Amino acid sequence: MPTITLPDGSTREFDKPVIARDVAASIGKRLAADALGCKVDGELHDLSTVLDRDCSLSIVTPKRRDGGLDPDGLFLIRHSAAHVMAEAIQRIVPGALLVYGPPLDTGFYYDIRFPEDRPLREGDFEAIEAEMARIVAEDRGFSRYELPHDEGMRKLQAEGSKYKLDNALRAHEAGSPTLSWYATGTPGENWEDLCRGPHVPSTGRIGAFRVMSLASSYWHGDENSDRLTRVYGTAFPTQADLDAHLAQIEEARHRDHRVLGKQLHLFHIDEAVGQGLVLWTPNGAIIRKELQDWIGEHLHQMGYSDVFCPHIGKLDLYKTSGHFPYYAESQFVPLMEREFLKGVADDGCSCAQLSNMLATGEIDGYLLKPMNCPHHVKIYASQPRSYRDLPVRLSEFGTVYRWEQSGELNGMTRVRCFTVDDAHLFVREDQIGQEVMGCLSLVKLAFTTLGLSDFRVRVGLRDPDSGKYVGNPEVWDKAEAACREAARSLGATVSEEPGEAAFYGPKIDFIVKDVIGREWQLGTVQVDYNLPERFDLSYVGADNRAHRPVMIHRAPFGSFERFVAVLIEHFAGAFPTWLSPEQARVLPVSEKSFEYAQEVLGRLKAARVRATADLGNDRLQAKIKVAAEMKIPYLLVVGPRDQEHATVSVRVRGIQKDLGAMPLEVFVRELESEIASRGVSPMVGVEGARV
RNA sequence: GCCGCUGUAGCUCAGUGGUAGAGCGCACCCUUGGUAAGGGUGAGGUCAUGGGUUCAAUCCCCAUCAGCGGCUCCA
Repeated sequence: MPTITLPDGSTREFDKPVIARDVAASIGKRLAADALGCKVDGELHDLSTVLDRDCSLSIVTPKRRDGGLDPDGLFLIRHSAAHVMAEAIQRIVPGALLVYGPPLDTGFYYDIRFPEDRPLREGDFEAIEAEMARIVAEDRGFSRYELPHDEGMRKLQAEGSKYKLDNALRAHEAGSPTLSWYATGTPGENWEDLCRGPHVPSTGRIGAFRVMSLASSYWHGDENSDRLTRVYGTAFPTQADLDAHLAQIEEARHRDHRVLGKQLHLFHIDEAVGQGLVLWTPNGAIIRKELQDWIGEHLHQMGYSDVFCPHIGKLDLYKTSGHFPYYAESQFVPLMEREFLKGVADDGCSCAQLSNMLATGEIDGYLLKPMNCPHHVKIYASQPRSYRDLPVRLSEFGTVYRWEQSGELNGMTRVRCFTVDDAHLFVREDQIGQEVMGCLSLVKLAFTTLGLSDFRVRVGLRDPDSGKYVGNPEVWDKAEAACREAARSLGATVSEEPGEAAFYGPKIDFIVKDVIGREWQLGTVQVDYNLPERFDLSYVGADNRAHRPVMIHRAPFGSFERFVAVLIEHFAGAFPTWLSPEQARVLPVSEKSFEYAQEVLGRLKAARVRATADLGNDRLQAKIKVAAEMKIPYLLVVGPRDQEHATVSVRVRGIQKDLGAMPLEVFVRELESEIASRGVSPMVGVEGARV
């Protein structure tokens, strides 16, 4: 006699076991028609699930009440689409062995082993989609059947796919007493796949789908294991949803910082210089410099002191800090002293021996710094500190070098040399809360000024069951409480993640959502008990005894490289005026107005506006087109009429029309004020925006 | 690092076993035009690099370098 509790809290009683689908039908015809699956006590199941005891039940449909796509619905659709795609592929390429096909946030994939003489190519996509469309049109039911483990294994052994046998063994090890299959149609007659499910009721419910791309992968992610082909696809409840998704991909492509970086001349990566080494060209340098100056002003106000450090340091320094040899793999090979190398050679040391010495850290030399902290620690330690001196806040736009694997490098987001807007605070334990708060408010200010106001905060706490952490537990408790409280005070979504702390202290990460909904992990604040210990740092307390300070590492932007890349994509290259490499361009309507254009340009430059004048012999329309492509915030068209009245005709980026003439002096004044206030969008001359 | 794909003019990209093309950009000329490309002429390429096959290689083969998509990794 199951009593079933529905999401609204109401209950329904049945006098015998009931199928979820029938419960849906008892609620409403429309719901039953829309249903894709169900959630029983929070766990996703097939709609055909039999409910034989008390439980909570919610029916999963493609859309939520608010009209948004339901993640559970998408899961079912995509998981099922993966089956349909696999069936289609096996029809087209006999002998293709299925491995594993899970849904993803944006679609699904299926890892498949193709026969060596018949690899899958992008040219096959059309045929696969056509085959999938046929299977969907047939609207065959997904039917589940189970076999006891032993019987199931015999069936799989008979079929002979080691991949499926492996999946089955893994399911068994994970505690599943039976094996389940899903047939698209009738078991024994139609195509089927070993699968735990759940799936939508029938192939016709998959909606709109698309085979997206090919990649290679390894079985179990192990590079020594079999090489598989990963076929990516995506599926949505309706064609409109799929179209919106494809449009978003297209939009992301248009915003790609690598494309815009080239088009807007922001940065350059040159083969001759090296992989992952960014050259900031003048336009990009302006953006970086503006950000740096701006954050620098705030640091100054907040009591930070600037420091500068060399880009290398002795290996011993990094042995003390613990970075070498422990993280040697992600560092450039040490710069070895000539004498040391000579000595090694004189001893008849082989390359293998040298390599071994590198691995164990028995080596002398210098390291390109992978982090700024050891240098800053030494600045702290360079003089005796009193409790009255703390907090000591040392900041540096410090450049670091890391040996990222070549396959990981990507534009400006993954590089081998980057500059961190770094700072290290040396504080007393009683100051941790306040100082963490100060760091967080700076990070928040940085993001909100740039219009990145949609962010969440992740507080990484220690795993109470693990002993890998340094520092004593009471101090940890206090530091975690301080981080928690500081994070909550920001007014953003805060998630706490036990086990996500660094071994040396709790940390707070900012995860920012850009205008097209992608998340980026940027700013970070970390409390550190470890380095002060390793370097034996101290200060003299009010009790005239030595005490250990605590360090706080923080970087609001993370690195300039990644941050600017995110800004490029966030703004699609259309930067706020204060960041724009070129803030205004003067466009004379003809040669007759060149002189006045120069005059206007001179006035702008006197106001320290970054401006140019286009004195080419193109027509005005062409000059506007070119300037618009460079995403310049203000275009000032000047002709004889403007000259006569000392005006400029303003055209603002994003508004595809002439906003009319305004006195040059008024324009300059308002532009100066916009730049000074660091407005996100250009507003001068825009109706209703004048102050 | 691994797998796959790619590398032709400053940019985007066609193309061919007999040493190469377009559009945009650039230079010059005509045009002096009031809000998203007027017209003409011209310059510009060791076809990523190094080997090999061939009478002949930008094209086929191998290696290297780099980019892209993934995998793996990420203090």
